[in-house]
Formats: sequence, structure tokens, C-alpha cells
Amino acid sequence: MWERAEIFGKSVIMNIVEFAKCLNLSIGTVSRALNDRPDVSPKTRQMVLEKAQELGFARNANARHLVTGRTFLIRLECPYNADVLSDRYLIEMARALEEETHAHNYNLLLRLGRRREGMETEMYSVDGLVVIGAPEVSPDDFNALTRRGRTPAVLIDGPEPSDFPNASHVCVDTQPGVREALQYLADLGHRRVGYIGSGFPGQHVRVRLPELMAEAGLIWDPALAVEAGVTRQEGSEAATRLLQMANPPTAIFARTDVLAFGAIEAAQQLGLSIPGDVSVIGHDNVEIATLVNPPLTTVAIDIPQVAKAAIRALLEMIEQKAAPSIESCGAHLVIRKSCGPPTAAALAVR
Amino acid sequence: MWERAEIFGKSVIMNIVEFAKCLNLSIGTVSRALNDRPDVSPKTRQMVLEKAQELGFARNANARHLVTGRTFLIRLECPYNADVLSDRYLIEMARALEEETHAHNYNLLLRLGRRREGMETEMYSVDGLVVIGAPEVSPDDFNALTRRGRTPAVLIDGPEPSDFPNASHVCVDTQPGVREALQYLADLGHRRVGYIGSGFPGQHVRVRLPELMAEAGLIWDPALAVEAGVTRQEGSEAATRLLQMANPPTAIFARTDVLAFGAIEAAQQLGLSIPGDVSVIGHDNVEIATLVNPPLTTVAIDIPQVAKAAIRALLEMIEQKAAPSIESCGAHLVIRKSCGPPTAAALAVR
DNA sequence: CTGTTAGCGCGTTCAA
DNA sequence: TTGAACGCGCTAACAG
Repeated sequence: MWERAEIFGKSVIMNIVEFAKCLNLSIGTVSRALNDRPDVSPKTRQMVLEKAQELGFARNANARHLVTGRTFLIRLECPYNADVLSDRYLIEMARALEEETHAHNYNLLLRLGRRREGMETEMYSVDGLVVIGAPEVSPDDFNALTRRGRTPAVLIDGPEPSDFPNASHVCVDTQPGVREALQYLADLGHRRVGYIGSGFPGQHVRVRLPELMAEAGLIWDPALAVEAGVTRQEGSEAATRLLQMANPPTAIFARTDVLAFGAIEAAQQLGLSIPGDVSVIGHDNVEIATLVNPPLTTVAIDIPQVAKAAIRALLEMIEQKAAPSIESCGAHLVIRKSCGPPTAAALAVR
Repeated sequence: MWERAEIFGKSVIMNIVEFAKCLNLSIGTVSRALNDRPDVSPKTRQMVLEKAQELGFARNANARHLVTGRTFLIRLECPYNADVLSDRYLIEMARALEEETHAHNYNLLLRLGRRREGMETEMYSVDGLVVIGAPEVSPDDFNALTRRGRTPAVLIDGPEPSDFPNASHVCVDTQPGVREALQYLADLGHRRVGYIGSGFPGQHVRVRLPELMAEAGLIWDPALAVEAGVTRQEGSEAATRLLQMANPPTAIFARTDVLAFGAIEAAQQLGLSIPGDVSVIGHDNVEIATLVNPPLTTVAIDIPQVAKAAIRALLEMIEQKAAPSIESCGAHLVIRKSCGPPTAAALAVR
């Protein structure tokens, strides 16, 4: 059924030899015309292109890949299983990467789920690899993924660059966004800002929080920084603790949007309005952030920028055999409706 | 840098000839061992496999594809641009399809954005195509996609099967889920159930609503069926109209979750509690359905089932040259917290 | 069971 | 500017 069938007495699947024969040209000329080479007369090229359209001739991609050694395919690897919300980040990143690869005439091969053992040798031959969201990826994993370093790779938000000198890195640095967020709160008139952390150790933001707060002209009080976890419930509990303090913060900055949702919930349960009585800022710009009430102001990683940087680095390695590079991308503040100036009463408390 | 480099004095990229030479075997034997053919002695196979691992030999996929005419690649096409919420459906479908293809040792090539003109001849050679969510796909589009029908294709929730007899079809029939939903409401004690439609003409569910209602033992009153649109706001307005009737429904079934969100909002603004005073059921099982308050009971399309059916149909065409098939997949009810028994007062009204 | 050989379809030399 | 011939790396058919 899908074989070299006959339609109207003509072989449907044509190779370049048969096609060239139809045009009374040699395959060399046809190939050059199709590849847009300069050494073909314009009208020959024109004719070849038209006839290809007319006869429905398309070159066999596999043969081209064999002879050129290129596939124009880039594979996206997500070595870890994420929950739904961080998936949102992955999905948006995948979309951005896909757009970027298409813009360069590459295709993106997606692998959302876990890698299966033993598929290494059966895996598709790709020109490059994007490994995303895998701070914990091991050298062994990396070797398996890249066929012992033979396939150019770029790691987004991956492990320490120094551990994988053969790969390019795009590091996501959220500090600019956090800085913006704190400055925004300060400009609104806040002085005491609470922080709800996600409990992960060694987060740059957490570590540099005192400094960042001070920089924005905010008060740094260790009692205002609590570690929660990842769920909305945990965010709610942490916010409740903060808001019931004798001298509560007038704004809360949560390490993730989900924690911020919990904080909003907690404030509302305590009878506080947002942003009237308390301001809340999240982090991640999760899709739902626009749909909660009030829509959440949040720190957003610039996903298109990260995708652009990653694909650029990868293509430089693929096409120009460039050495691996390291780039850092920032984040910025997305202002919606969960922040406002503190009330006079709240300010009076301290 | 990524060339046939020398590491430890040995060529890193090895072809099957060089590999066979290392083993003192012929390439034929090596090929058969690697392909798991029966006509190789077990210990030869064993040796070949071990040595391949040890020397890091992997066959050139492109050469295999050329000679076998197969790539084990399936491309997913989404010909239309969807909004964020229906994207959610696409994304979940993509995940399910990806799992399914991997289970069969195929890879899924994703194309989330719009197709670009002129990429036809440059497109990757794939074994099959899944076209999703394109009821409006035209024969021309279809021909371009399938290289004039040469590439096996399956359409998920596509146009009338009769219009594309060369493709397999997986139709999504939500009626079983709707039936379940209505029965669930009836079992809770409801009699008067309102319906908020999305305004699309010719929806099977809408057309058969009287019948489905009657089947569940519910009252069919045309006044209780209103057409809204697609936004939350429209859902809210429609629900307000329903709930302000002299003899209002005790439950509302909305054609989409977004409309249901609007209905919940409307009820709450009217001072009605959910599910205390009014029950609400949605349709689509959008991600956010679990996050609203109360979590929304909704009709869910069985995405894994659809994906399974699609891949099965496609692989039958690819591997067994089977004729195109048509299959219908159902939906089911996901019970969360937006439904309860009607209040005695509400029942007394009628 | 193993070795040998002929293509798969194309890009890319070299001559003409 | 064009044509002829070689080879990319592999599978499959056939011969031993």
C-alpha cells in the first residue's frame, strides 16, 4: 500500500535518477540545482524546481543524511521527572526551543518522559542535544546521552559548568528579577518584607537575600525569612506564621508561585485583603499566576531568551565547530495586581 | 572538534567495517548480531555486543534508515494555533503520544507551532504522522503533510473520516462521559439540571442532550439549556441567568471547564455555596480544574486511551501495511468536590 | 553458522 | 555549465 505504487501508470516514489531522466539532465545537475549551488544556470535551476513541484519529487532525506552526516535534528532531554507545575516551565521552554530550532531550519525531537535503558544504540542520530533542568545529571548520564561526548550538547540550568567542560551551558540567574522585585516593593513604600523559601539548600537567592534586601533599602530581619516547602499548603502555613507575628511584614516574597498562592490564601483567611493589607510576589510566572485572584506579580525567567542562547550556543558548536560556551540569562519582574503600597496602619506598627 | 578525532590513538568514530576488523569477523556477521538475527551463534552475538559496548561502537543511524527505508520516527502535527487552555489538552496528548511511541521503540517528533511554508522538501523523513485537533484541516493541507498520501497518517479528532479515506481516524466521543455525569447528578437527587453550551453548532452532546437527560431520569426543559461562548465571563453570565430563573436548576453542566469556572464564580457572587446550594460539572478536565475552589468535577477525555488507539492504528499501517481504520474513544467522569445532593429547599421550589 | 557482494539515494569530486 | 563515477555505512541476499 505504501510501496512504490503506480498512480496513473507512473511510479509515485521517484529517486533523483528517475527524476533527472524525466528532465533529460544528469543527477549531478539536478542535485546542484536542488541544493541551490551557484554553478547551475538560473533557468536550469528554475526548471528543476518547477518540475520537482509538478511531478511531486522530493529527495530522500535519509540518503542525504547519510552522505552529508547531518540531520538538522536536535533532541531535547529532560532527565528528571517533574511535577505538574515545574512541568509548566519545561513545556514553555520546549515551546520556545522548538520555535528557535525552526527559525534555524532544524527540528526538535522531544523526549518528555524518562529515558529508557538500552535505547542508546537505537536512538536517532541527531546533530545536537539540549539537556534541560538537570542540575543532578551525572557524568555517566551525560556520556550516555552524548555518545561519549561526540554529540554537541548544551545544558540549560544544569550542573556546574566546570564539571562538564565539553558542553555549553546556559545558566539561569534569577537574581536580577529578585532584585527588581525587592526594589519594586521598596518603591511602593514597604520596609519589612517577608520571605518564604522552598526549603532547598544552597539557593543563591536565599543565600544572598540579606544583601539583596539591603541593596533595595529594605529591612533585613532573619525572623522574616522562613523555609516552607513546595506545596500551596506549606506556603499557606508559612504565611500564616509571618502574618501573625507581633510585627508582621507588609509584603511577602515567595520563592515559588505555588507558595505565593498559599500565602494569598492564608492572608485572605486571616481577613486581610491583597494588595490592600498585604502585598505578595511570587517566582516562576507559572501559567495560573494570571488566573488567581488577584493576578500574581511574579519574577519570570525569560524563557525565550534562554532558548535563544541555548540554540545559538549549540548551533555554533555544530556548524562552526566552536568551543563550548557559557552564558548566563536573567529574570525580570512581571507586575500584575498582587502588590500595592502598605497601609499607614501597617507601617505604624513597627 | 567533532570530527573523526583521535583519542588514545584510536579513531573514535568507527564504522561497521573497522569494528568488524577489530573482532576478526565479517561485517555481515556483525550486522546480524547487532540486529538480533537468529542465524548467529549465541557466543558470537554475545562477543559482538560486549565489544561494541567496550569500544563504544554504535551504528550510523542514517545509513540504517537509508537501507531499511525506516526511521522509527513519528511526527506530531498540530495545524492550528490553540489558546492556552486548549493547549493544555494538546500538551497532555503529546505527552501520552510520546509515551506510547516510546513503548513501541519509536520517537516522536514534535511540531508545536505553525508549519512553515517551503519546508516540505526539507522536512524530516518520518514513518508516520499524527495530526491532532484539526477538524478544519483541508485536503490540500493533508496532502502537503502526507506527501500526497504517501506517509501513513492518523487524525485525532479530525474532520469527517469519509473526507480522508486514506488516513486512520481516532474520533473522540464524549457522550459516555456526559452520560456518566448526568447519571451522577441524578443519583445525587437532582432533577433540574441546567446546561451551558459553548455556542458551537452541531455539537453531538448538545444535539442529543434531551435524550441523554431523559435517559438519566432528569427533567428536560429547553429553558434550562443556554448557549454561552468560550470565556469564563460568558459562563458566568449564562449561569447568572440560569440561577435567577423563577424555578432554577439545582445543578449546572457546562460544556467546558472554563465556562464551569464562570458558573462557580456567578453562583458565589449570588451568595450560593458550591456544592451546598448548586452543583457544577465541567468538561475537559483542564489542569486548573483541581486548583479552583471547590475542585471541579468534570468530564475527562481519556487521553492515554486516545493516544494508544492512535499509535496502534498508525503502527498497523506502517508495519503491517494495514488499511486505514476508524476508532472511537470515550470519556469518563472525574469526581471532585463541586457536586453534592440538592438542598431540600431547592427541590421544594419546583 | 559465516563471509562476500550488491545496492539503498544522494552529494561530490573530477573531466569534459 | 554539465555529465560520469565514486563512496557515505549499512542491510540483505546469496554463496560457502
